[in-house]
Amino acid sequence: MRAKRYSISTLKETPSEAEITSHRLMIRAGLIKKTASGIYSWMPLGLRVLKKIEKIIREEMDTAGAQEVLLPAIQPAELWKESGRWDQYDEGLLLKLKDRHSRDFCFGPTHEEVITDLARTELKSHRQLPINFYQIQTKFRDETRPRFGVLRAREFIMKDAYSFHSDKASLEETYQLMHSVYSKILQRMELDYRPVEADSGSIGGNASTEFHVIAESGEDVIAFSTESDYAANVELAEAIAPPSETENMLEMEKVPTPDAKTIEKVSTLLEIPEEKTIKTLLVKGSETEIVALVLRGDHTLSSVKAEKLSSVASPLRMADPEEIMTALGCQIGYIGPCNLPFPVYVDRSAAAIRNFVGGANEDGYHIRNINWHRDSKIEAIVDLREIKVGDPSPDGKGKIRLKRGIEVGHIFQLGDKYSKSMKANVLNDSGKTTALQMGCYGMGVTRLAGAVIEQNHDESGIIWPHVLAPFEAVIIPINAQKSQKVFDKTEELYAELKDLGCDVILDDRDDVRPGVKFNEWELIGVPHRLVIGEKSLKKNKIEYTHRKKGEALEISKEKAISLIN
RNA sequence: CGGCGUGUAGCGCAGUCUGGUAGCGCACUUGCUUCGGGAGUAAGGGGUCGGAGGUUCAAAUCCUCUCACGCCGACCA
Repeated sequence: MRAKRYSISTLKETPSEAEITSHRLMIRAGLIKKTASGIYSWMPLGLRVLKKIEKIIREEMDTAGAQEVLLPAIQPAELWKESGRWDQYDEGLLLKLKDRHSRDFCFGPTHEEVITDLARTELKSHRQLPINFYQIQTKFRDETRPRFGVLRAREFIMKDAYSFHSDKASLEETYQLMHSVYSKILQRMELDYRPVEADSGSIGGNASTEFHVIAESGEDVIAFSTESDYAANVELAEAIAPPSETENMLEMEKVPTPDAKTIEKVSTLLEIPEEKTIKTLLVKGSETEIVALVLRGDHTLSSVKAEKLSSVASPLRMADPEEIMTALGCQIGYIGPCNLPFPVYVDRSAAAIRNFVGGANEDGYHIRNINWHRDSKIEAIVDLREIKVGDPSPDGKGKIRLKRGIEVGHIFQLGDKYSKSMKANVLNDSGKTTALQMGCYGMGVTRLAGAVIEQNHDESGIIWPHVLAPFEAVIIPINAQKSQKVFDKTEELYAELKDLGCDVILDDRDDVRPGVKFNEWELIGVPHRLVIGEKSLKKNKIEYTHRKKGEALEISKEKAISLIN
């Protein structure tokens, strides 16, 4: 490739929209251009990176025996109504469309319905199983707040795979295989990543693992053990019950606490630690109007854990202040666990304390020395809170610390969730009709491009891993228009590298000064740079610089070629 | 979805308060000089000032509506 005929459009200034490094660099290097909020066009340089990501994914999926298909981007509403997700899928996220006959369609945010439909017509016998189909497809999720460039875009490219099995053991086997395939893919991209126990969210099902690329800018928080391999999304990480307190129960006492509507203020006013207070959260219930969730004052509710309670309405919604006023006659800030007219679910840690402080269900008052059972009924003791730094790891080894990550992959065991609702059955080995067991495995292709940059950059720009760089090497001649020797040597080297199959670009632009070229290629992040100028040619050398190592070496052409290959 | 903010040349911005010829830097075009780290110089091209309506002799500027984009928030009980 010659730069003279190649679209390179870098920016010196950063467009104001770009908040985080990868977004800024992708725009400045001219990899992407924004077309609308959360919708990007990929320029030639950026597309080269995407293709390389896709290539690695394809190779590993194919090696694992998965078969590539291409499913429609636009999907008929009927399938989504059959699975029940037409109305249920996180409100708004699903982009709904109508055709000219005003029939309902959506732009696929994911493809469980389509593939299950395909499976029920294609798969008839257990002898066709297990089978794993994958595709690389453009998806659309109408995020409320797209941000971070390609890391949370509305339109994005994803690799999704769906496996089908006649029993759970076979599903488990493929799930484990995909676990190792994902690890291999991320290793090949030289990423620092962690597999993380996760919530399966609206897709449904049982076991699920997220693959996170570790990055400060990540939107997810991961809880790690200091001692073991344990890692889980904070939303889900189990908070172990502390030992129950044994102090003697004291008399209950109502105390005035004007204007103390937060745990912090109550704790300061009454001179007690926050660990000796509790907060009572009222949320919408599924069977009752309202359900009370009780946490220790210093703890935070995990909305994912709360939604898992069958008596809590999903998605989680807090009760309105008016509703609370009607039910209890007090404001938010004075709610307590005593004599509540709705079921009370208590977090393990909150259940373990004695003689604690809670709201009096009367404005301006709290109660001291509340004790469970004696003063307040408990529907159940459950794990409701988010895990904190320093908590014991749920596997009993070490303590918890937190890191941020970018979710680039997510694998699930869906079981028969879709096959049951959509009647995807096969005949098993004893001739009986059974619902297909299903697994699904997603990986964000466009998101990976951004995640790689988050982990690989410096002040000058992107530092691509060799396998993903838009070009492996760039040749920059100095003053080739004046020096025939430079010109000849450049062409010779270019031809040789091309013959070796190297993905090389020759920067033959004669209207661009060397300094500009250096800066541009560092911004774009090409790993190997070869500079050819009179100075080093006199010594029969050329100048080689590795993007990451930085220092320039004067070496022979042959040596440079061997460094690149 | 709620709060706040911003829309002026491809990009970054000034001008808006106090109405009166639409500007600056980068980028782009042409010439000359330059050519090892985002050159200098001269001349140029490029705008329905997000859109609609209104006030006014006159609107980028004031008023109303609307659209788009961005940031923050959506577990303070």
